[in-house]
Amino acid sequence: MPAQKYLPIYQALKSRIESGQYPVGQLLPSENTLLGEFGCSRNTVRRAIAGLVRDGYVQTSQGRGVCNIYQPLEPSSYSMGTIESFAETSRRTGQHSTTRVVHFSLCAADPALARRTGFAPGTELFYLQRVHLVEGVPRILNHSYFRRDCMPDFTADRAAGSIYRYLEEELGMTIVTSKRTVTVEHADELDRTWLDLGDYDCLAVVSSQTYNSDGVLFEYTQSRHYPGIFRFQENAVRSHREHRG
Amino acid sequence: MPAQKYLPIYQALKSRIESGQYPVGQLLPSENTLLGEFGCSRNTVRRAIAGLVRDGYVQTSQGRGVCNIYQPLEPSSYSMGTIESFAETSRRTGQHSTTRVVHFSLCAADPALARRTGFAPGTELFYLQRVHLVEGVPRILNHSYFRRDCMPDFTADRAAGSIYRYLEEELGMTIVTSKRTVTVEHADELDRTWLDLGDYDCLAVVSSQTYNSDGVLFEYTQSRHYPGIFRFQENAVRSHREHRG
DNA sequence: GCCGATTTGTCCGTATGTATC
DNA sequence: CGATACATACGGACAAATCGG
Repeated sequence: MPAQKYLPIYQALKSRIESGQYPVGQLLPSENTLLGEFGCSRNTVRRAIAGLVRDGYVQTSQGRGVCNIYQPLEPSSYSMGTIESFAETSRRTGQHSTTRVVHFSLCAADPALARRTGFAPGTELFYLQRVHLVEGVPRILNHSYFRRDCMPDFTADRAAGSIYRYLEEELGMTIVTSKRTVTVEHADELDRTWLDLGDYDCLAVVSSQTYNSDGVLFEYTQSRHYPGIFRFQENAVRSHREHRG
Repeated sequence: MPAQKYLPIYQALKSRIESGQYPVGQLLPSENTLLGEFGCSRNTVRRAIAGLVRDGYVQTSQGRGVCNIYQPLEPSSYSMGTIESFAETSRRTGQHSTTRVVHFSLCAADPALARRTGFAPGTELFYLQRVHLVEGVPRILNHSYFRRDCMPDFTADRAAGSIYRYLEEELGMTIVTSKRTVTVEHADELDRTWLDLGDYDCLAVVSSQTYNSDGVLFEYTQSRHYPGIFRFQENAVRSHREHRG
């Protein structure tokens, strides 16, 4: 129980902004004011604010203050800067979701697969295909590869539930970093088999490499999304200094 | 000239990682070692490392150290967490690019446009359509709206060059935050007029709202990309604590 | 299992620089 | 110019996680 001090401050400010307690387009109370209110050091207030900047709630400018730039976003959006499982996203958006495993096998990474996924050639991998249904409609086809040596007693049954829950709660694994790429690709035979694409002939494809706390790449997943409901959000900050690095 | 101390440290570590001086999958020297080498405080080393974490070069774990997870990425990729203009991206990837302005007008935000863009209804806006060509091939169709009152003497001629350069260097405006959404949409008549979509009937669409240092939304741009060369990258970190906020 | 050394995470207080008003 | 506000940097202290003996 670290009982971190900046977290409740971050959450308090966040909910004040969401509830309109701080007017949009105007400045929040200064850091000095806030540290008085929350009874903490200036560093701690600044950490809380840094989180709000990252989330796109506020932006800071030296000499002026911290400006509220909050705008409520589309609720149906997929991942935004955080690592979220499909189940977590569904819970957040309040939609009913199920998962169906349509393929499960064991393979080794040949050179082509290794180059595509980032695993070393020869690595033994579980390969699964899963279909995610939102409100009963098949929307996402996942191709996932997991390192076998990270999850010795993994089975097809477990794949039907939340794999992240299994990894984190049962195996005690900690998931840290995920590198993602979004592209758009033509639908292939498999996509048309499992998804109802309507009049789309393309999909939104999110490829992600996930690392555990040992720094080993243990998962590569390619998520092929029905375009109509796909939405990927991000906040970016312009850092003048680091550009010409 | 602030002569920030953490920046050269960040850059030094970054180039060491890129050049393979630190082995991939292994730990970097500890913070205590690095602060001795660079002659700075622990906080300063930690800021440099935080930048590397954000960029997906390393990940940290308490009690272990800082692990190198660098993998060289596809060079042809579009923006990743930073705000980069089209010209800057082209320069980075070493590709020749040009821009053509195909529409320029002045309008006011009607309710529908206001809802879509985030501007207040009635706001006077410049509306431009620009086609970006990479190596001579039209690849991106941009629909941009700029607040008129932020750039009084803006003209169609200026739009052909780098608008960001004009805003930052000539007007002294500072661009801070950009909120982006990636979606996939059907191609419309205009897309087919200006872009050669080949056998694609969809586009990758990046919608972005950009704020200046006063906290005012001054630009809304919808970039419609030819799918074949579109690539959007991001690094995400799983933050256990902030999930249940 | 325990203990101690190492390493990162959090927090505090202070000082100084720099931009804004 | 002075007052205010955020940005950067330093030093110290303790907590929490990891690892080896």
